[in-house]
Amino acid sequence: MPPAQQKVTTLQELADLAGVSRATASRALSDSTLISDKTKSKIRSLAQKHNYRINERARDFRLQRSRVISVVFMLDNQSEQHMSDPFFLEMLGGIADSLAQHDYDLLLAHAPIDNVEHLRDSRVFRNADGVIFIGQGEQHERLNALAAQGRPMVIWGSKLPNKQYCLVGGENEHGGYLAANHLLKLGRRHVAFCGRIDIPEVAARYRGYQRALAEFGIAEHADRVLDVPFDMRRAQAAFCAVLERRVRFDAAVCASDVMALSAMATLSEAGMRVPEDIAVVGYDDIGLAAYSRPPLTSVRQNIRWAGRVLVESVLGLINGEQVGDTSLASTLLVRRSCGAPPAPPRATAS
Amino acid sequence: MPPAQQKVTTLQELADLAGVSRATASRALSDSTLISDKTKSKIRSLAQKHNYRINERARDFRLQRSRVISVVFMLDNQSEQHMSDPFFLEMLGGIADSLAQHDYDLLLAHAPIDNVEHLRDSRVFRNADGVIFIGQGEQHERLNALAAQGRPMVIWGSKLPNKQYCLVGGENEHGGYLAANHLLKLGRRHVAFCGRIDIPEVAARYRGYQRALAEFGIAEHADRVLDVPFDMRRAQAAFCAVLERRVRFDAAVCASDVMALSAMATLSEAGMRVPEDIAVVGYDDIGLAAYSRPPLTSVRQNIRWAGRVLVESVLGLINGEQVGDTSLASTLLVRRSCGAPPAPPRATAS
DNA sequence: GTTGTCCTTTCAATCGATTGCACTATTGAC
DNA sequence: GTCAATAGTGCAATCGATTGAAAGGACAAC
Repeated sequence: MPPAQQKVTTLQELADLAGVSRATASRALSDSTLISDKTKSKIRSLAQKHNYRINERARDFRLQRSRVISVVFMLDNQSEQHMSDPFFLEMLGGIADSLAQHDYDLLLAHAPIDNVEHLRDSRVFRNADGVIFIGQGEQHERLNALAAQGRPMVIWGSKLPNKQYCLVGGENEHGGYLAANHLLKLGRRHVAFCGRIDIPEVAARYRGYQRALAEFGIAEHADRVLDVPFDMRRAQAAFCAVLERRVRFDAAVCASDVMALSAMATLSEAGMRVPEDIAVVGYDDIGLAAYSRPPLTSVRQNIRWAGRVLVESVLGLINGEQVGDTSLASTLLVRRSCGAPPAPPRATAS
Repeated sequence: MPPAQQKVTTLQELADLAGVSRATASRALSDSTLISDKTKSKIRSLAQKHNYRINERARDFRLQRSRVISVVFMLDNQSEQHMSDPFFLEMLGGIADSLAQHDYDLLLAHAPIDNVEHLRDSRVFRNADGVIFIGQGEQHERLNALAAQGRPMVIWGSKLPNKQYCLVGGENEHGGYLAANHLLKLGRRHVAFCGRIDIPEVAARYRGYQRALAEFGIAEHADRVLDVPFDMRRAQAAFCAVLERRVRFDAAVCASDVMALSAMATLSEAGMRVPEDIAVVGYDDIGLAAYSRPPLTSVRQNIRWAGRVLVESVLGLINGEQVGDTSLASTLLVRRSCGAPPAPPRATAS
């Protein structure tokens, strides 16, 4: 009558209980055709009854796999970025969800990386079947070297010359173009760009910004290019500086929403009106963008889908498939920070 | 002359190369006193030369440990919270940093958890030496049951009756009190509370809010208590609803900054002025709080330190130590969203 | 020469599973 | 009755390390 809940923890114990060998028990549980139905059901019901759960670590060790994917955030060690951007969280959530669906676990590595080749022998690779890098930092060549060794890895970033690794990224050039073009179409003529050009993704956005300027026959102005990493405080400092130097500008394209929100706050603190005096466009469309005052116009990329693509790409590589690059669409979400008319709220009462 | 870079991947290969047994090689690398200095240095230099790196998975498997800590975000499955709150990110970053310092890895589990006891036999526990839970959800009893089995685990949350597990938390009651008391001292008399009381941490903040009201001799008003999970859209919907129902209120205490920012946007969209008509206080002091318009007053907890305490507590439990609970101080950061005078900016140009 | 002691090193079990191959019944064909 | 084919099960190696116990060699004491 008591449910016989004595702990059966190993396959050997289960096999002993059933009076068979470990091998038979293993095959029965994995539904091998070698085992008779009678034996199978006996072992299965015993496993059920005694609450046996396979030791996945032991199995994975034997099978030389881990069912773990490492996720490495390529933090710029110059900006003390400490993963403070909600963009990361959304990306991480998307990746985690997708991995869970494939019954994989997620190992998080987020220490500042000065040399990705050092990861080669670290747990990031040894304890995982594959690795997803978020951002390229300035490690393009080293990522190439790692990929050349045949490690299953996928990078979220921007296409660079001589790229050897598998890449998933947004349409950064197009996104930068959309942002700048929109401001220009609204009549702005002195559009600033805020972001660190050393970062490949930002560089692509910057090229799009340049292309839009060129289409409108507007010359670039070095004073209006603000070299700022993904960091609220530095964005604030940079905008304070250009205001102080009386650089003339009536709009700004920012490389992230967090920077854009910081910029908006800094500008209005300094007595500017957004968007009347200075219009602002951000990037990523983080959740809070819709709830800023005024609501932030932003270039949206579908981050959760990006997470899914990253996961499926790295799992494909693990399975030995040929995996190509993926480019995800970017679209401009127009809200009032750029002077557009009020848009309907994104969500309504449920 | 070539650096003899042939791959030496296993201890056996290294031992063969040195002409000793696997056991000797293992002991040499771990600096056992059983091994002579001559042998040690021979094996070490060979390991160096052939670039041997120990297989940590195999060692950890043998030693029945993993050097991994699981982090479980107790997402409320009613709110589809999808980890969208920057608070999570900061917490995760703090935990990750601390774990890295102790040479532990971080396994992320963030699927909605309807029954934590199911985790008992899952990889969350099987693949990790210990577990950190962020939030209690409504699983207090089940967490108790897990802890009773002696699993090394620490919970970030709020103290509940009959708690058996090791707890780290903020001074939620005090924080709620600080927020409400501040608004009352500024003369507000119709203070709303926004948050889901079912969540223990929020319940404690709510009790603090009630205490502050009582001290001012103000009766609670059920209409002013908004039952909203940690979710921007729902906060928006809730504030829309109370405005529509013409509930009278001149201030709001919100259970998170994200909700507070959403509330501020919703209120000003509806024609209210913040803080003149309605003052708002948030909770957590996320980075963006300082950059909202007006800057958000918030109750601050030192999240990165919380991460460190969580890590050290769970590692203590793993080492068999007695580990007590920890309570982290909460302080009110006054900014203009509650009608306070302008504060100096948080950061200056570097 | 025998014995005991000490210092090194090796042997072999162990962690908990999977799997190629060998082995034993059972069955059917001749 | 003998033999081959087949189905079902067990043996033992394997993944890559750690570690208690046994063994080997050198040396000193008796």
